[in-house]
Amino acid sequence: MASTRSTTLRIRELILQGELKPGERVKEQMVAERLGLSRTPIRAALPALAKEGLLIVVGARGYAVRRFSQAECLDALHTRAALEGLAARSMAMRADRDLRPLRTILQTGDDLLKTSAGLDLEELEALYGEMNAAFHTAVVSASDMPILGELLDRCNIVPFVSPAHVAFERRSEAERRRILDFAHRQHHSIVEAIASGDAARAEALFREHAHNQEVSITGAGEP
Amino acid sequence: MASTRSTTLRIRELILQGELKPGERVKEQMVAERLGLSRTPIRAALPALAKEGLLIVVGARGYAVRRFSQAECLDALHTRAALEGLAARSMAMRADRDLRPLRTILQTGDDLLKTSAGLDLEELEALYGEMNAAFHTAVVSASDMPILGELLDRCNIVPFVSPAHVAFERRSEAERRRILDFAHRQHHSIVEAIASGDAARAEALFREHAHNQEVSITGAGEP
DNA sequence: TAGACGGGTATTGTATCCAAACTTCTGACA
DNA sequence: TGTCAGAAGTTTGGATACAATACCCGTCTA
Repeated sequence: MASTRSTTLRIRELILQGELKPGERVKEQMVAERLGLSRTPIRAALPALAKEGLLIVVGARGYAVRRFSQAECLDALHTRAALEGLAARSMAMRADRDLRPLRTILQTGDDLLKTSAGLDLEELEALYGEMNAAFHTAVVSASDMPILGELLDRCNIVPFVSPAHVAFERRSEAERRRILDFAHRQHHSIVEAIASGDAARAEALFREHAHNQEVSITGAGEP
Repeated sequence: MASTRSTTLRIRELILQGELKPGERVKEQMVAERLGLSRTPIRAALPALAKEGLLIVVGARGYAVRRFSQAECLDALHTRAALEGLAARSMAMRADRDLRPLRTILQTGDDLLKTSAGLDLEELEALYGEMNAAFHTAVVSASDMPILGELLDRCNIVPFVSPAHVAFERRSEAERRRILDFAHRQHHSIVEAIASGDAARAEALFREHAHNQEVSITGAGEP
């Protein structure tokens, strides 16, 4: 059985995979037909997706797929950086912080980059993205501030903002590998700072860390 | 006619005013009867309220009113501080920043505190709360980072976190007036920092500013 | 030609019915 | 006495019918 939650999930997929295009009006019946459902479950899902930030209210009734400007993507990225910085600070200040999950992920990243020469670049970026997302998630979850996770989920729906998004398309291959290498070195520095309880440094480093991803939004890098 | 949005609003009121109590299961039919509607509009509203953070999913189906621990309230306050700090930074970095709305609000606060001796303390706190909320909103809106507003809305539903919440119940009357005075001086400093384009100072001051409100959560102040 | 008015249509809002699934209570059996 | 199975009741999920209204578009007027 479907349940409202899985209906919401399916519509979210439609949006994220671009089957519903940014700016496009979302009509209940149209979505219902596409999913083979009646309007009822759709009606329960749309307001939730609007609250989630994927749809915007248009006029007095009805929704449209939200369109994100480049500026909004950058804003969301900076906001993510600020929130994750706060998470790192919080984790560094906790007496009972457990660094083992982070160290495991660091090791995964080390191994990945060590063998990276033998990997196709797209494949490497995909694997790196996975590891990167795990790192960021681990810090947030270790911060013991659940609200940060909720707010970050909101940031991460914005295109190019999620830490799983790793793609620097207009750079040279060597440059792209170098960026990953540099970003992962920052991971090490962040863990060091957290390990030594240096909350301010951990926060500053994590905020800085997001800048790596700016180029995938501005796309303005020289080849 | 009601429309989903106003139904959501009415249920939100029920929650915020405590007619639906924290932890309490929210049954569709029960809410429908209270509002004099059928279950249909309720069913569209509940998932949205869950996304908003006021309800939590309980089990495989159904919702309950979210209960916020003291730690969660403090987390939300600190997160608000971080986000508003970012807003202040962003505003300070804008070349076209318009300080007039802030200056007007500063003046309102000055006037309020000047005549405060003649006011009942509850009344003063209510008026101060209004001015305070206006100040915070003005900075966020002038930051030109709409996502901050969205995330702050999420923080501000948490009890005691909204800048409109001004209540230091366990303090002496003199102390309470002194807190308002001090907080408003900080407003002046923040505007100064923004005016002079000192983004880092603006951010630091705004983050510090939230600490005033901590005591209304911990409630642990000596009289 | 621009703007206002009004009717028709498309789309959303609400109610009700039925189905599915979860909960709780009961009773039988180990 | 404890546990498990099953049935009854409660609650949510989905489909359909109908009502209300926002919006589009054509027409009329200034």
